[in-house]
Amino acid sequence: MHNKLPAGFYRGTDVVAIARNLLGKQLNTCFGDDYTAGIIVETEAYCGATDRACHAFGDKRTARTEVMYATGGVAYVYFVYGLHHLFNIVTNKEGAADAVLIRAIEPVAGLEVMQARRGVAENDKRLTGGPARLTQALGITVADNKTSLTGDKIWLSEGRYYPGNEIVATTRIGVDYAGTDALLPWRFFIRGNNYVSK
DNA sequence: TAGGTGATCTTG
DNA sequence: AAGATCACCTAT
Repeated sequence: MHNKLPAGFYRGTDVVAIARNLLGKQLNTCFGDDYTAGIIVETEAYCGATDRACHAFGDKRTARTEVMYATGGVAYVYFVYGLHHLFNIVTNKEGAADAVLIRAIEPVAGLEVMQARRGVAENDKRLTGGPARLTQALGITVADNKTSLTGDKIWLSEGRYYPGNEIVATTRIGVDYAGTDALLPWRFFIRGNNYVSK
């Protein structure tokens, strides 16, 4: 597609700012003949070195977290709860384990493909609202871990502009184990958007 | 609100 | 090496 975001977009050093800036961008995938896309409407920032909620907290290096240390602009996809694949965008320079979890998109292309993958109706918010739902709708799995976001399988493009007063910042979801870091306002979403989780 | 499911990491 | 944990979803 046109307007593909350049590698530099992902290399900024402020993952919280990038998480906010990702709202309104279009997330695209193309696997085989199946093209699907949606506008990002909910994100969460995870900041490796200092963030107790981050898988790479304290610069923890394991097989799973290794990709978070890569130069920004690749996918971090992991498997949780025995059935869900979650998609993150790695940011910052090599050695800084920052990433942004994509929590919801509003579908804009390939709706019939998404519907077939998800098994729910096109106009149902459950099609792409939720971090595990959007990965399934887009066909992303752990096989796409480490995939470059400037390639031709998964990429971002300019999508829609949202003014600042439509952007809401709150605490992140499902990170109660992180102590006081669970209170950080690092979740961002579009006010009133139907696909944002409650 | 409870249970499912399996990779990852271990006095969380 | 077994068991707790887990950035969630679906169905009662």
